[in-house]
Amino acid sequence: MKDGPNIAAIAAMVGDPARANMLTALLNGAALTATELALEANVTKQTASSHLAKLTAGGLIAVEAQGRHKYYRLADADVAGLLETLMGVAARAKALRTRPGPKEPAMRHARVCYDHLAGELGVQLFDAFLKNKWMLPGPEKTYALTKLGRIKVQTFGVDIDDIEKGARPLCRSCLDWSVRRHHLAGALGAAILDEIFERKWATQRRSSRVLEFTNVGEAGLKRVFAFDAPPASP
Amino acid sequence: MKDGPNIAAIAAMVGDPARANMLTALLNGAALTATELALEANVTKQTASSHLAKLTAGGLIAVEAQGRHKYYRLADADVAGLLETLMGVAARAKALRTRPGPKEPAMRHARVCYDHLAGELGVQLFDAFLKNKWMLPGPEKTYALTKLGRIKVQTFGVDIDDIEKGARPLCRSCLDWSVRRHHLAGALGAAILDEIFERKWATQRRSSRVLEFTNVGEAGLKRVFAFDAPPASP
DNA sequence: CTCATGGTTCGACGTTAATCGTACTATGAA
DNA sequence: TTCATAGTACGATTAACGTCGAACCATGAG
Repeated sequence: MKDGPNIAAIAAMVGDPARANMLTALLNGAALTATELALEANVTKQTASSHLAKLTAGGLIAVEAQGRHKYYRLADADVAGLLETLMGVAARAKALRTRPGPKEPAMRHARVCYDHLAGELGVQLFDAFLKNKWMLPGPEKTYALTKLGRIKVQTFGVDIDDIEKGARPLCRSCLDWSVRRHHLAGALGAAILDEIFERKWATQRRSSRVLEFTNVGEAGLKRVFAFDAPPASP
Repeated sequence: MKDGPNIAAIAAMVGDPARANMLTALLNGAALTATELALEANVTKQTASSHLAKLTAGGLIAVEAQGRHKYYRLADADVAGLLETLMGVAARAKALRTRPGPKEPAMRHARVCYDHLAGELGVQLFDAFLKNKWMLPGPEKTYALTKLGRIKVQTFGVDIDDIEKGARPLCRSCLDWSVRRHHLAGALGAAILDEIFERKWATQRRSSRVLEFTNVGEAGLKRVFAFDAPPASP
């Protein structure tokens, strides 16, 4: 019974609706203050404070004090991955009870996962990178950027030399709970989403993970990364 | 707050210690009866019955009646993956509280994950398949078996044509919570473990996930799959 | 300094849910 | 048929925990 780490403890953390709401709210990657999280979970500040204390003690979230604010964020990408995995199981396991709400289509089309693009567009972006041989599979869930890929993202506006310095893997796959396929994560995935915001191709719906792409934005993304192109044949 | 599938519900399922124990017990892939699971969780039959009803209703486990027994097993490989992911997070998040027990080293070295080999040996096996180009990365977490790989596993004793008929993906990666790298899952991973048992290279420690390899068994595994070979260069 | 605001602590309330004892049904063996 | 065993149903008890009101610290603005 005590064979491994006690998964019950951390599962119980996510098991409370209020805390689950907070965690999913943090999935967009942005750090939020305690009151913002309280609003997100529909509880008062007091209860939110208690929940946040437990989550930090449990190692699921990290906190950074700035002035009189406290910014909370997910502890690391692993926790984000856990949440997405949970969504994957929940989406299928309780499919009977969870009928797709009105916002669901937009959610499936494009949303933020932690700090990168997810949903149909995210999956198509990931496929495009593979199809055009801009990256090649590596160990674990990582991928190696090819020379072609390097040029591609540089011309798109990503300062690849800069983000490459960090310890975070450049290209990484992340399972998409809605489409149940992989999308592009890692430092590059984050940088591309940054550039999308920079170009005002999309905006994030308030206190939601839904991404609202403009017409030119979506068309631009598909054009730049050649979503509909046939496989490269070098 | 109601943006996606309700992850809180299923997280809460795993959040109860008794249920978590049952689920981890089922991780070895074998189907267990209700009383066995009750023992595993240190509860009476009555409570176990209640828990099992909830887990089946939640879609986490599946049940099959055989005579006056009811055999429970994990609903699918996704649930197994979720549990391993949970262990991965728990192992690091609560590293301070979970000091490695005496059984831990054996657990890290070789154990059963659902129905395939995990631990250090499992990771080395996975690496060997990649290094020797026996399989190549495919979509999602799947991998495609190459011709070389096909011959290799056939000579090892796996009836590849037979297991290929099933809907289950042949090669799949599964995150290892102890080593924090990938090991080989999927139908092939299960078949290889079967063959290992068949050859009596290893036995499963009673009511545990630990695999006890014999000396010849471990040596044989490393020899057959060329754990220490340099990368293939065709 | 004074005041407003973000966040925490404490205590009490109420709901939930895990647990088990007892009683019951169903399957299989003798 | 009779008995033993696997599993379930129901009800009562108990413990845990989420929740909020009120009071309390800390930071920053005027």
